[in-house]
Amino acid sequence: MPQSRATTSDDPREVKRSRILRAAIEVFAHKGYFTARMTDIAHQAEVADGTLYLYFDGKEHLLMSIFDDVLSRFVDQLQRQLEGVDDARRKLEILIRLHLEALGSDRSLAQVLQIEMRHSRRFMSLLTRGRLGEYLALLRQIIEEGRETGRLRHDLNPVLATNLVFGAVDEMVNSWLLSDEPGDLLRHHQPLVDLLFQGMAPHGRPEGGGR
Amino acid sequence: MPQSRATTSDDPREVKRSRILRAAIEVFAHKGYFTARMTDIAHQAEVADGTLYLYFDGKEHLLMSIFDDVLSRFVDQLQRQLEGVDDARRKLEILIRLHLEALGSDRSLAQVLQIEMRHSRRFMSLLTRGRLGEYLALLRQIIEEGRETGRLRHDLNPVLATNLVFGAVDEMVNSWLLSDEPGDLLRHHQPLVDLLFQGMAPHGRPEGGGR
Amino acid sequence: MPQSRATTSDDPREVKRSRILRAAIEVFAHKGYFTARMTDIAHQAEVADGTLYLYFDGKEHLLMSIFDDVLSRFVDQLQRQLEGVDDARRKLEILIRLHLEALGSDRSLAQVLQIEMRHSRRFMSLLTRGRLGEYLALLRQIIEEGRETGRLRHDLNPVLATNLVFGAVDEMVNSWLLSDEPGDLLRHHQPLVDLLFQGMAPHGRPEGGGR
Amino acid sequence: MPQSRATTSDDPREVKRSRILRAAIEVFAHKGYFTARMTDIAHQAEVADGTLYLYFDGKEHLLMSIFDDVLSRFVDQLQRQLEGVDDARRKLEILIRLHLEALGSDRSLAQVLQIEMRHSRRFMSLLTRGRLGEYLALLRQIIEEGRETGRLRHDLNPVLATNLVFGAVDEMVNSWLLSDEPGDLLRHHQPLVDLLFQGMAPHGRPEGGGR
DNA sequence: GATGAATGAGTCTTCATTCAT
DNA sequence: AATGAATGAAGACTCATTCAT
Repeated sequence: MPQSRATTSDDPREVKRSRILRAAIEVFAHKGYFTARMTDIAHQAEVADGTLYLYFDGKEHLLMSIFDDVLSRFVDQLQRQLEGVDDARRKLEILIRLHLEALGSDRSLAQVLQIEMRHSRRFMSLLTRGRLGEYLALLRQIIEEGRETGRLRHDLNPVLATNLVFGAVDEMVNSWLLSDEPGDLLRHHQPLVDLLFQGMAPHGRPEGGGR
Repeated sequence: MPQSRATTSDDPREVKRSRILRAAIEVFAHKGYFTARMTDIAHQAEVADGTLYLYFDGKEHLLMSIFDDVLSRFVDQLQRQLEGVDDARRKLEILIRLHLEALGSDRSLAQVLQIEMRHSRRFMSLLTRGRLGEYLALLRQIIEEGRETGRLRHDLNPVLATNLVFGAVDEMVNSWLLSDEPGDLLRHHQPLVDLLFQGMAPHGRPEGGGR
Repeated sequence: MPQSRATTSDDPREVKRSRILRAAIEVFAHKGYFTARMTDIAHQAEVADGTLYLYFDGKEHLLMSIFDDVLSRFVDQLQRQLEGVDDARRKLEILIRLHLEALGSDRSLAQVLQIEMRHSRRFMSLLTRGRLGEYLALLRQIIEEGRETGRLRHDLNPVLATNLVFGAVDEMVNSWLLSDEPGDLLRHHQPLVDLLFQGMAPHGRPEGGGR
Repeated sequence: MPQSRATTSDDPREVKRSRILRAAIEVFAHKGYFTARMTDIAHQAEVADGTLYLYFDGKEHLLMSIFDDVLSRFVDQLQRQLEGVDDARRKLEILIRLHLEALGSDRSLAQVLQIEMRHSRRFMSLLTRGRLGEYLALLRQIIEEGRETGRLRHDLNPVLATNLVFGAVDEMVNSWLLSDEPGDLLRHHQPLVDLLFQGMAPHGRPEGGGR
């Protein structure tokens, strides 16, 4: 239950920081990063405009902090859940499930991470070398491990496969965000996993004519 | 076919329009949509600021026009290349190749389409129901056709598979954009196709334990 | 019929000049001087934007020219109608009638002269010392003459009386412009003349207690 | 009565609002509404540009507010001065005096009200049906009352007379504004009142030949 | 003479950030 | 620590005017 611990700190400073961060998520999700105004966030957090600057260095820092906080918690949680699991395939299932769960349970957060976070090359560069990098590294590590233990195809290109997995999950979240009838993001978990492992070719015909 | 000659049109008005659009792509790619200034675009296009407004209604319209122009051309080209091809798997290969080619040959354009275009829910909503919708519909149609003709697994969920394919390709482009040593985006074509069709599971063991 | 002569000149240059001036009157009346765009006027006159500058020095000159043309014609006409008239009171009636007629028959022109012409102190200063000055001088001259010949009160302050007459007529035009059911401006002629001459006090009681 | 103390209010917000409004009057009077820049007004009020927008919605709202504030105060004051006065003629004298006083004591304000306010048909329409309408209604009411009590000619057309009075006063203000040697606007009060009541015809000869 | 595409100076307005209270 | 009024830099857009054709 680290999730709840993090948010429920009694430190009053921490409480207000969280409140502001939450407000920022809602407002960024709703209006988009550039269109959102600091005053909107202050309003949503029920603090004065100036107060934002007592907790964060500015608008950009606010966005970064969202990402950092969320991803830290996510990677922590992921690592805890993977502890003691040996099978690479099983690990992938857990990773995908957690990914879908984390975003599926917080649409505003998903919106910010999927959309608002990606306009600035600068952001993305910073991020790739940061928390997100950790996540992707973890994913690739699992894939390599799976390849070595024979749970995954031996001729798999790890970089490619990492992209395939991350891209597929990511896109799933995206299309869920854009759809009007959201439904439960998790319902796609099993089918997605199956698809990733079995490929799209019919059973028993693992090949066809490449170009 | 004036459409296909759009870029090569001699119509001086069309020439200048293209020049401005190209400038917008470069500037948006480089600075991001919100950070880009109209005067930057004008400068890049070597026209006066006011001239932009003789060809486009404003900054937003400029962004939309990039998307519209590019995707129109893309869908046209795709349909032409698919003519006479019967095999669904072959069709998917063509689609993926063209997608990678189109963006791989124009990094700035890719940047705009992948990143800048996705910040505004409003944009995306408009787009999904527009040209992009056409593209995704075409993709799904191919998948359904493949399922019926037995070239793809029969138990494939078309929506899911559409997302898988699009998501994987999309992510490939994204990670290519973010990498420092770009290389040729097309080099991923064949491996990606193989992966999509064969899945990640080792040959002959199309399954294992679901959750 | 100098009126018709002026407008019906065969000189093709003069014809186009008049067309542009007329267009300017319509557009200024409709949108206001500052809000009107040169391109609107060109459009209304069915000429190219640049053509305006072949006939007038610019937007401001266009406005001045309207005034000048119209007032020249007006003063000419007035002087012709006054020729041979001896009675000052009769002269005033003619002046007022012509004033009401000229504007009552051309609402757009009235709008421009009454409203658009008066925002800029610079305009008004220029004008007062120009054609409008001639008109007001003529009016005062009539009043002075009337005072000397005993047709008007001997203790009349000519400046004041000039203002009273001009102001009353001017205001009549203004309120006619603002009213929704215009009707005929001339219908006020006789009552206004009566009022000016008889004052508002009841007959036979030329008055008593000032402040 | 906070209203009447509006200008003298200690409320710091009200103080600044007044300062800005005053600045707007000066600048509009000096440069004209369209030519005036917001930055001029801010400068004159000794506040930052952005501050204007904390008190007013924009340039247009600033102009409207001038009119509204001034006319509200004027009509209030007028009604207070008319209390207890019975004679219609006396009432007219008071009204005219107050009108001349209000504008005669504030040349910039007069300039704005007489000139700047009248360019836009839209403004005038709004205004006529607003505060100005109240004023004109009051004037007409006095005239009708005077007619009924025999203080004014019985055959007087109230609409016409209202226009005559308002137009004469209005024009007086206008010509005072345009003259280079202003002098005191109030010096015209008594002569104007006399003229209005006695008409311009010589004593005892209330008539002549209408056309 | 006529055209109308191109120019670019000019201005209103927004909003992240500061700082006196 | 918290406030929120004030700041002023920044930028999209308009439109009178010019000039190559």
